[in-house]
Amino acid sequence: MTTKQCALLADLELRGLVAQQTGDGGLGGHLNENGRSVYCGFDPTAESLHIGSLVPLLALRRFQLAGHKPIALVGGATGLIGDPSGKSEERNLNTPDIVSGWAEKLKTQISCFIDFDSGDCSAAVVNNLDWVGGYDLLRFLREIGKHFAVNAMIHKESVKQRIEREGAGISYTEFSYMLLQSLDFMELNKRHDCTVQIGGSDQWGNIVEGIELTRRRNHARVYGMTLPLVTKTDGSKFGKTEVGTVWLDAAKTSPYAFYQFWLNSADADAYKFLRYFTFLPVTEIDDIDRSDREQQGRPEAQGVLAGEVTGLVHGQQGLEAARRISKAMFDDRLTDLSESDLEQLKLDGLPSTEIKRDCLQEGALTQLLTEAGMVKAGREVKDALKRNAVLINGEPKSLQDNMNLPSCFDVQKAAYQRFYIVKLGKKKYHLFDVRR
RNA sequence: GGUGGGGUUCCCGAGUGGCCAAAGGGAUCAGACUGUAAAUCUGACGCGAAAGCUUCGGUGGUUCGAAUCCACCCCCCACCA
Repeated sequence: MTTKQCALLADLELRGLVAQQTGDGGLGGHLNENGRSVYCGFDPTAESLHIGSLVPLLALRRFQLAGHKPIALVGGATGLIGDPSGKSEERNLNTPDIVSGWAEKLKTQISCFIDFDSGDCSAAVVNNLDWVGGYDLLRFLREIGKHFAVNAMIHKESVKQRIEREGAGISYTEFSYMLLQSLDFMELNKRHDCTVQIGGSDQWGNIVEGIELTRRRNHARVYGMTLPLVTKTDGSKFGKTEVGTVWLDAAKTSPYAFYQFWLNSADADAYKFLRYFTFLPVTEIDDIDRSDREQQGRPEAQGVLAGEVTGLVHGQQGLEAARRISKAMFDDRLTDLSESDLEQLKLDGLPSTEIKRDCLQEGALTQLLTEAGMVKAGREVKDALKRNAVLINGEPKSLQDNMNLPSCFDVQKAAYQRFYIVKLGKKKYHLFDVRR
């Protein structure tokens, strides 16, 4: 087994990060030589990546730490087409200017995770529009298309599912996606001597085709590996919360919300996530697992996980902000906070609203909290009020208070004449800063 | 192009003239229990503080009354060509 000789691959396997790899264990041997170029693609389908992309992103870094050169590819071209892999139906095309805008944002975001000043292992970020954009249709069909057998393509999982699924289908455009991604591998092989492609397990078909194309056109032997799809034990979809997707962009998901997301991981998932999403040695993770199981009560894993991942994504400062808020809200008595503490929480990203005192003369609490974004509909506030689950500066409110904002936001009850912390349910906090 | 089957509230899916804001399940929110877990139990679940308002592919029509009946249109699926 050549795999055993490769420390990097062994570690990835221990972490459960190897879903598939190209046959006969050749990858391990290949990686034993330092300075290989490894690439992973990220399509601009939104203005930010979300935590689903974190596994491949961190994997690139793992390769770099092991002495290889990571290449992050931003799919300025492929993003214009749409990858059918893992999608149950055809997607709408985004306009070229939107895609290129997103591509730029992804470039900056991705750049935070890999090191660009690391000698031979220095990272690179490329955009496939740079080479795909130059192809004309006939040349593409003659030079690239000729190497793909439709017979084989329709048996690829990504395509097969779409063809077999009732009410779906797949357009010629998305069907062509695989060719573009294969072209990417071939080009990167030519331009950067890239010999390894990694990606999510739904990318397996695309990766394999890329290897084939590179072999045929470049006469080069290249390798592929996929990372597992992140799943949760309870079967619900990973990376979503009641509020929606967990983004890597601090402007879309605050470090506090991000930290809370990881902190709320189920016990059954936490140790796996530690292996997937942190750089802690596996032995250390096993120690945490063991000691958590020996102790009664609250495990340590989620706290470590939240700390590590938030630190990776949002840096030390972001992590500290997230911890400050979490500590203030969940540990300390809120009344102990000083005025500047409250100011700081606002800056740290605790959800907050500034409002004029005049606006609190009349209206409904339901409406106010809905507009502040604490709930989706006033109904939820009403429900919470019925169960005494709405606290304003620690004081429970009832349904009778709903239409009485002046009493809810009594000047006497304000912290430092201006702050109110509204708690709805066990976990939702919102700071109201009331001005004259 | 022909024939048959469909489009229901976030999703799946019942409902074939009034008792329907519409069964059931999932998701979601809140409560209890806990550890800011899981599992379980309870409540909520179109919008609205309320009065009330707006839904069942679209548009018209029949009727005291329609998601349910009629006409036309749009879209989807299956089989045939």
